[in-house]
Amino acid sequence: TPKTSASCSPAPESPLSSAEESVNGLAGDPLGSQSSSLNKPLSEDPSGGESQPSTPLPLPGHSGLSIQEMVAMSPELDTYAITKKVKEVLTDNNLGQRLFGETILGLTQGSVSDLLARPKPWHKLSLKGREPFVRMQLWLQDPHSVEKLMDLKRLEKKAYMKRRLSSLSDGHSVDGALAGTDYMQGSQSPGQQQLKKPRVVLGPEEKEALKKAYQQKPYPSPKTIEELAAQLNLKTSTVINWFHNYRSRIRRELFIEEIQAAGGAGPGSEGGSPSLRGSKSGEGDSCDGTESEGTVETRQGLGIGLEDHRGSCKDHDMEAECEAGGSNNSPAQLDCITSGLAGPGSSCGQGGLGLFSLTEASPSSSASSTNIPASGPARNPRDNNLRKKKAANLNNIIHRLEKAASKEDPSEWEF
DNA sequence: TGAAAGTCAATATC
DNA sequence: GATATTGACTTTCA
Repeated sequence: TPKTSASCSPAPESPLSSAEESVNGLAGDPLGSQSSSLNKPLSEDPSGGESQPSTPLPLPGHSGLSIQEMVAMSPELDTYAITKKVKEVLTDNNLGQRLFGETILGLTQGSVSDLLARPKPWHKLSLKGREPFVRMQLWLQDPHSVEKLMDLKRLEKKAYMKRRLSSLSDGHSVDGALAGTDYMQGSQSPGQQQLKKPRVVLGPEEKEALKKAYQQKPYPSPKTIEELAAQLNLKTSTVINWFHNYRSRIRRELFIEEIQAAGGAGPGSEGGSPSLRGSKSGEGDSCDGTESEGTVETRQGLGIGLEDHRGSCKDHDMEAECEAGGSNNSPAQLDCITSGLAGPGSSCGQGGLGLFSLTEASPSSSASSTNIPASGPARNPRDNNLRKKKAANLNNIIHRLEKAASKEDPSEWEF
């Protein structure tokens, strides 16, 4: 992509490019066969890896299949097993995500981390999304994969030390330039760096408000977005992006939940999805719906309608928001949503942070009668987490219902 | 064409 | 220093 080309040399389409470059002349291409197995035909890749977490890939003959073609031809892979195994191998051999990502997958460290922690099930992945898993599978199938990566690691270290030494002898420190991946990616000129937009970091209050807004309307109208942006003093694009990202990430968590609910051999067999295991209880962003019993089914099986859900808000923190009128955020509602910013004294909910307390209204939840402390966020982080999980499920219910409703009366539901 | 999927990369956290 | 998170962006898809 244009954006990435400036700062990231290993293009996703060609993982190993930097590896090959840095290695070829030095160590006889330790990853050579890997490279050919990924970027070019996979003809000679041995399928006799010690432990294959999933169906061995059909290795194409000498037909020069591209990775895309291989992905298209690939049988269903167990993404959870693959990521589990990859994590295991990386950890056991002290190999980093960055090196693995850039050389094997053609992805950055953050993407690798995300992918390993929250793999989507195969059938939910697009062809493009399947590609990293095919690459991982191929890598696992290669009996020399670890060796090759270790070699590369050593070479990287060597190169780093060499640069460092030479820069020291030049009399200036280049720690900054060499730190992290910069030295592999090519450094930017200071001019370019100055052009960079500073990253927006949303404060906890802003996030809370956005989440509240999401609870009410996962697909806000442009007007609502503008109002939210104005109230939170954010750019509308930031609010739009936040909703995109939040929906997307919640959806991903739900995939994991569904797998668990299905009792598959996925993360459940290990005591929870990776994201659930790794999630930090304090942050609601994961919105992982671990309340799998019941909740996934519940939203299908209870046959509740939107009114059921909204009505169920009544006894809880979200009451004000619910009553403010489900499908359209009035300015009053937005005041409520952003009340966390406005400080105490708001008439919206208790303590202004009633955020996920909507969850207490979960039709399937006993929490509605268990008096989870109504005073804002649960004191017990686990309770708090539970609320959030349930809220995520309810979001899903709302979304599905709205979608269903849109078929009958688009003018009512279309945003 | 808009939403979802996929990813980058800055930053936070461990 | 490695990994996790997340705002922003591009690409893909229905």
